[in-house]
Amino acid sequence: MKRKLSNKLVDSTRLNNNFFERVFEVACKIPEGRVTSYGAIAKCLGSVRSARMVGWAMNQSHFCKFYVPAHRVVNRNGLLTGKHHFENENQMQVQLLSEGIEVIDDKIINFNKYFWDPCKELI
DNA sequence: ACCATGACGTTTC
DNA sequence: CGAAACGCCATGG
Repeated sequence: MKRKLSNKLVDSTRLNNNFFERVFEVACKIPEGRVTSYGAIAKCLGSVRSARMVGWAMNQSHFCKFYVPAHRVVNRNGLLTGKHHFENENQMQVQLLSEGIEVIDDKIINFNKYFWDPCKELI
């Protein structure tokens, strides 16, 4: 993400900074072996309809100072739609598998069982 | 400044 | 019940 904000973007900055940082913050709190969805995070942050931005935030999460477990965030169907954005396509699946999550055909089996709702469980 | 494009999700048809 | 439309909003051309 462009931390350096041009004068014009001040408007979107307000939301941008807060939103992105909070997304990272929440994502970091996802327990090992659990997963959540973009929409759930967006909902948790108050902007229910900004799931897309959560995805965008994840896209930029590689530039974040601290580590963000982006592989634990999938779409609402438990599909690993973001795997192409990792260095290695298999990395996402491999990491999930190593945490005990079953993944077949880029899809998480028993998604509900592993689902972690930020709102409910984050307090 | 306008248009297209997303790691999405809900609603409508 | 599947497909399409639409809302969202940062970014790049």
